[in-house]
Formats: sequence, C-alpha cells, structure tokens
Amino acid sequence: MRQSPRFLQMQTGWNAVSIDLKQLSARLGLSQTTVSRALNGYTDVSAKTRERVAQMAQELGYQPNSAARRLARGQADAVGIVYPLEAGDLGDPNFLFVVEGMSERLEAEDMDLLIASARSHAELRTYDRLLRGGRVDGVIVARTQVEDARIDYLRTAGFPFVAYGRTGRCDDFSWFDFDNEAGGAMAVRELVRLGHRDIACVLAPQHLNFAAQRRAGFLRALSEAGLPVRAEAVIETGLSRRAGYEAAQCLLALSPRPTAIFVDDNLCGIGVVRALLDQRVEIGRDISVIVYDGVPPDTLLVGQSVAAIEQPTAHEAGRTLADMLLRVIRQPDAPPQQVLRQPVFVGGSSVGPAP
Amino acid sequence: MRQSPRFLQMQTGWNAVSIDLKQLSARLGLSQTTVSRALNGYTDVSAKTRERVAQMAQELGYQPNSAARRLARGQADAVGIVYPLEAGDLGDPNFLFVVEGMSERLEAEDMDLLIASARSHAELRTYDRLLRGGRVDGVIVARTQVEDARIDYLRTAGFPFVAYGRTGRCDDFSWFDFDNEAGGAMAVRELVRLGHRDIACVLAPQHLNFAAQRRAGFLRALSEAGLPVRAEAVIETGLSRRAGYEAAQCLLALSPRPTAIFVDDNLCGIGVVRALLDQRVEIGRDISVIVYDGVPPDTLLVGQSVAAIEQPTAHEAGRTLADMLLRVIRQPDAPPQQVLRQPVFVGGSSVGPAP
DNA sequence: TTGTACGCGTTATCAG
DNA sequence: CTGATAACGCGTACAA
Repeated sequence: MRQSPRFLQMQTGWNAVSIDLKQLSARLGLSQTTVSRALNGYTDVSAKTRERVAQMAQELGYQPNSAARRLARGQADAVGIVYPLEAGDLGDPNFLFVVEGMSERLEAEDMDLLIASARSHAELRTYDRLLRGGRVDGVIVARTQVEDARIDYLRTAGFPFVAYGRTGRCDDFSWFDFDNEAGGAMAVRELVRLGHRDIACVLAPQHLNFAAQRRAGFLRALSEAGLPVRAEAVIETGLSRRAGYEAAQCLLALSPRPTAIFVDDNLCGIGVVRALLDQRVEIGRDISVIVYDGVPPDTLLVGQSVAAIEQPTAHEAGRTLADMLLRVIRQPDAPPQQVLRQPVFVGGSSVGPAP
Repeated sequence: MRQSPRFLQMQTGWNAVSIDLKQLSARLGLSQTTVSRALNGYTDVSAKTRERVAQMAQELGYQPNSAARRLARGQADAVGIVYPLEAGDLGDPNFLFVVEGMSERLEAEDMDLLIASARSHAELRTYDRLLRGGRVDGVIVARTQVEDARIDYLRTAGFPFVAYGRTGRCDDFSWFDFDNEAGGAMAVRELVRLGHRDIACVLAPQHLNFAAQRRAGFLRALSEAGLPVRAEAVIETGLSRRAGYEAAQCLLALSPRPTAIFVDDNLCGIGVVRALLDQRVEIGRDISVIVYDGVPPDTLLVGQSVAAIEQPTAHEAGRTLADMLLRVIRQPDAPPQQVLRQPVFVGGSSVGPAP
C-alpha cells in the first residue's frame, strides 16, 4: 500500500549520500553514545576522542537527522513566523529584511525558520497546527492589534512567543517595537516648531496597534502644544494608497484648510502625496507633510522629498527578535523582555514654515 | 547536565496540553495501530471505527507529533526556499506573494515551508545544512543564474528541486518561469510599431538568467525589425535605482539621442524614469519608456503611467511551484515538468509615437 | 572516560 | 478488519 521508508530512500537515491550516527561511530570504532556526546559538547569525553570525532564528522559531512534529534530531545529546533497577508499588504516595507535578520540569527543556532502566511481569519488554525504538531518551539507574532486574539491564544496556551509590536495591554509578555507614540508626537512637534497650528492627520485602522499609538502620540503632542483637536481633520481610514488619496481630498475640502498633514503609514502617505500633486498643491509651502516610514523618493516631483519618521534598523530588528525568542524558549521563567526602539525624524522638502 | 525532555515539557507547561496517539487510542479502547491507520486513510479499517476515531481525534484536538512522524516515514514533510538577498534586493516585487502561494498549497498537504535567506556566497552551505539534515524533502531555487552552482549541486546530489527561473542549460530539470525573451521582444515590437527605430536598453547584470533572456529577446526583435544594434545604447548595469539613474544619464548624452528605452527590471526602471524627469524630458513624447515589471504608479508625474511588461500571477506562480515540487518529490522518476508563462504588455502614457 | 539499554511518538510489517 | 511488534536515528540515565 505504501512503500517502506527504506525503499523510498533507495529510490530517490538521496539519503544514501548522507551519513548515519551509527555508520560514523562504526568508522571510528566507538559507540554511538560517545560520538554523540563528543559532538554535543559534553565534558566527559577525552580531548583526543573529541578531536578525532570532530575531524571524521567534518570529513564525512555528518549531519544529525533532525527529525530523530527533535524526537529525542523533545524540541523542534524551529520557530515560526506567521504574518497576516491581506490583499496587497506589503504594509511593512522592511518585512523581508526583518525575516533575513531572524534567519541569520537562527541559522547560527541550527534552527529553522518556518514561514506561514495566513489569510487573517484562518490565522488561529495555522497557529494551532504549528503548536500542537510540535513543529516549532516558539513563534513571532507580527502586525499586532490592540486586542489581539492570537496573543491571547498563545498566552493562555503558555506557548513561547515574542510579539513584533505591542498590544493594548502588554505588560507581561516579550515584545519588540518601535516607539510609535513618540514618533507621532515627534512629527507634530516638528510641525509646531515651524509655526503650524492647524495640523491634520491620516490614520490607518485603529485596531492595528501601531496606528492607535501613533494617533495617541499625535493627540498628546497637540495637547502639549496647547492646540485644539479638530475632529474633522483627523481621518481614520484604510491601509492603502487609495484610502490615503481620498483622505487627502477630504482634507483639502476643509475650510479653513489645514496647513500640515501627518500620515501614519507609508501606503496612505503615497496616496496623500499624489492627491496633493493632483490638486496642484505645493507641498512644503502650501501644505507640509510628514509620513511615517516615508514614501519612495520617486513619489514626489523632481528634487523634492518627503519628511519622514523612520525605523531604520529592520535587519537588526530581525536579529533582536530572534534573540528574544530564543531567550523566551530557553528561559521560560525569566521575566519578559521588552525592547523599544526610537524612530528618527528625517527631514525633507515636504515641510516648511506655516503659510 | 541537561534536563530530560519530559522535564522540559513539564516545565514549559506546554506539551501537557497536547494529546498523544497512545492516549487517544487508550480513550478509544483501540490499538495505536488501528487509530493511526484510521487517521491516515487506510482502507482496511471499518467505516464505523474510522468515524469514531475521526470524531474523537477532532474533539481532543489531536495533532500527530511531526518529528515522530517524520522519523517513522523517512520524510521531512517540509520544503525549503532559499533566496539570495543581496544588499537592498527586493528585485522581485512579487516575491512575498509567491511565498504566500506556496505556503497555501503546502499547508493543504500539511507540509512546512522553511525560508532561509543567505548572503549569496554562503548559500551552498545553507543548502547543505537543509539537505543533509533531512530537514526538507525538496527545495525551490529562486533567482536563477545563467551558470548556477546551486543547481549543479542539487542535480549531482540527486535532490528534488524546482527552479524558479531557468538557467543556461535547463533541459533536464523542472522549472517554472516567465518567458523573458518573449517579454523583451514584445517591448521592442510595441516600440517599433510606434515608429521607433533607435531603441536603447538598460539591462541588469547578465549572469542573472532573466536579464540574459530579456536581452536576447530585445536583440532578436531588433534584428527581426531590420534595425541595427547600437552598442553604446545597450547598457548592462547593476540592479538598483541608482544604476538605472546613471544609465539613463548616459543614454541622454548620446547623439543622436535614442527615442525609446527598454528597461529590463523595475528597480532600474525607477531610476531611469527619475533621471528623465530630472532632465525635463517629456516621457512618452520626447522619449518612450517600457519597464519590465513596471514601476509604481507614483513614480511619474500626475496622470502619467509607465508602460510595462508584466507577470501578473505571482500568487498562482507560488501555487504552481509548490505543485511542481510536490510532484518531483513524489514521483522522482517522472520526466521534468517545465512551465513557461507569458508576460503581458500593459500600455501607459510613457509610450508614444517616435518624434 | 566509555559502552549498554531504553525511550521519544509514529508508521509499517506481519500474523491473527 | 484488528493488534502485537519492530523499526526510524538520536539522546541520555545508568552501569562499567
């Protein structure tokens, strides 16, 4: 009914190439036990033996079978990253670099990185499969929400994870995040410094935690500057260029027209900038614009650039995330680690003194 | 020296939640054998038993331990994708969607997708680790080169793989690709149809297979149109915006100035368009431009758009790649499968009649 | 310092 | 149709 594993291996002609612990120890005239211990850095092996073993293993290209090892040790030696891909969502322009950073760090530990995309509603099923199947020792949760069912799930399950982004309540788990509230406030302060007193704002959906935080920062800085909040100039919309475009049209129709716009994400940012160009608004003179994560330098007219709040270290973020997750896995009782990186303001021709 | 696996599991408090095959069969009053067979769709189980087992398994949320299963069956139930990330390389704008497509297809088979980025020179080591460790049953090779050491390695090892892209010689292995030569030719023909007779070309590094093919298509179509090749108007450069920018500057300095430019990749494309804008060249009138994979609609001036050769089906490409790899894994003796998708021409304001 | 013997959780063989 | 029993390849108490 089914071919035996051994036969399958013969047929593919592949596993024949690979060397066994049994074969390796036979070649060395040692027991598997000794060889295994030598390879795994146990102290109770004579230096000479260890040397010989290492040499031979290297020479024969021995790689322990990962399934067997995992079974014996009860660990998966792998972590997962589940990212919710909504239609057209490349919202985090640096995501691939984060993945690369993680990948590098994990490779150094001989661990695998499983990637599972999931349409957002099916996501919990994906987690379930990963955890219950013992496929991973821990997971990274990306794109956190203010109320995040995935994180609740992981916490009640007691499963090791690190969040890439915070949630509404996040005191008691490990996360890595950029200080979105500071970023939002920073943008406002830059604009206030230039004399703007009527600052509009385009925001991503507020169930996304980063968006809620940036909004909070925006409001706080306004208040600190003694400026009123103009409700109709604070637009919560979708996470897309089109949404940004439409939001900007609304803002331009207001009277009096705001003198500056803070956009909390780069997708909307592109749309906003396009709308302004279409309306022949002179960016940086008629209206100032700051966009979180920036927009591609090509979006604007020649010689112009968009001021941005930036999170410059995607690659390092990936390494750090991996580090944190390893720690959560290996020291489950250690207190949670929480890393907050500061975004930086990068100026551009899109900001200027209030008209 | 090391905690026993069981203790570790107790300590993390996690695996306690998960249910065992042993426990499951105990609950059912059946042998592990029978339960296993019922779950794996063997025919020699009574319908009633199968029903009971399925029900109970569902109820208790049983998930087979993947390490044990892999060990027993001698398969990894996982595939890998290794993509070389050079500095700033997001060359394939659709890569994430390809990954998503693969991920979906593999999830349906209960297989994992391992992602391993690798600085290009260390790539072979990465492969080695994946293959020898029995971590994967097969791999996807992305970003193929004309002479591709990775593919040579896999072929001599006899390891199942599918290439995402072809190589110089690719008769005897499975690959999925878009018809880059046709795409290159298509671009030229569109331009010729509009009366252009002096067509320049900006190309990515020619060791990348797609770039070599697009170049070939470009040259073939020129020749078919009876047009000469102007050597100084065929620029091979890097894979970046900056490279494209500089290439365009060179082309603008030529005399006579070419009336059209074909750019074989979207990164260079952005740079080229920017250079033209900077030089106040009216795109679509003074010079026509076609860019492979297109450029973001925001790169140009308002109301304009860049004509493109597009590969519209990234998600489907991912599914197909996964399908093909599954087939290579499961039917190693079947003849290689080779899938060539046609790109399509998408017009835009960046092309117009020759001046 | 080394070797023996067993367990990890599942699937496959073979006899009922 | 079902159930003992033996792998799968490695890690590790325990004994020597």
